Amino acid sequence: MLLLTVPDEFSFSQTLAYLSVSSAECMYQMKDKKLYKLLKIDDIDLLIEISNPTQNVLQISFINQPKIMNEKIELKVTKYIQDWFDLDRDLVPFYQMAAHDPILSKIAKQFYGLRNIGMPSLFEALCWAIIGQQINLSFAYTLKRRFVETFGKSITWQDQKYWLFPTSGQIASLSIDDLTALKMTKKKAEYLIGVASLIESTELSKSALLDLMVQKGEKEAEKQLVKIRGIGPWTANYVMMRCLRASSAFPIDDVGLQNAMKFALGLDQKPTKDEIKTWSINWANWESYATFYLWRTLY
DNA sequence: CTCCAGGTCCATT
DNA sequence: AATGGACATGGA
Repeated sequence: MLLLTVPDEFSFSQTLAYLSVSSAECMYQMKDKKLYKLLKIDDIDLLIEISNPTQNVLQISFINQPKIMNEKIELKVTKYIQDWFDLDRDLVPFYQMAAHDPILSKIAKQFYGLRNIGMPSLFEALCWAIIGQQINLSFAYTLKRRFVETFGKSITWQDQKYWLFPTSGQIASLSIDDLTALKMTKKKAEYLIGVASLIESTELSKSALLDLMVQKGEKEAEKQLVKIRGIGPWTANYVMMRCLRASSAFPIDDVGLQNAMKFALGLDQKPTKDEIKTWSINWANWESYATFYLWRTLY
């Protein structure tokens, strides 16, 4: 068992509410206000249970391997949770900005304590973004589930299956037909295998992208990502938001963002790109949080 | 039946 | 540089 102190501006109930929206999600389970997820740490399959026993504390229990814990594993699990829930970020400036923003003021209060729930694995984030390109979300979840259940690995604990996302090595070795069999487009199949191969060859890595962001800024990381076939501006910014934690990542082409702004502003039609740029001027350096909160209003 | 989904690539102007 | 079609499927 492991206890993790969390900031005041964090709400576990908001986190659970967000995570339960995607009912078709296959990478975690929820029961009795506890969250369950299978992690692979140092080649060990660890099923963790996350609960919120008291204010400002998360409790992490190791369910399937209670005896294997050691400090090294504990530290890695802690890092994972901090990354997943974006716990290291100071949200005070975001809420200060949002309080004066015509679009964000209401939803910042409504979802107070919600953090940008991430995808610590670069490969998983890229796959999820590519799978979700141009199709409705429910179909995207269907495709993701097929992808995971066909090529991923699982353990069973008390009659419930817990999945690990397929590795880049597994996907890099597939043929196009293996993936089109799941009913995704041929191009998506090519993109997924291509990205998997780049990660396998270490030409593409999360650490290198994070370094690039520190050294040369977030725009440079976006440029690198967009060079890759299958990654356009939307996918690059989506992955920078959910995985690289780039505060100014802004998937401005996103139809969900457009719809959320349409509803928030009571418009008759979706705002244009230029209108979105104008409305988002105040969000500078918090675009990713603004987007995340706006998406949250859609369901 | 038609239109649109958490877009991107590619061919054509 | 800008524009339009193709793409797989499913829900409204």
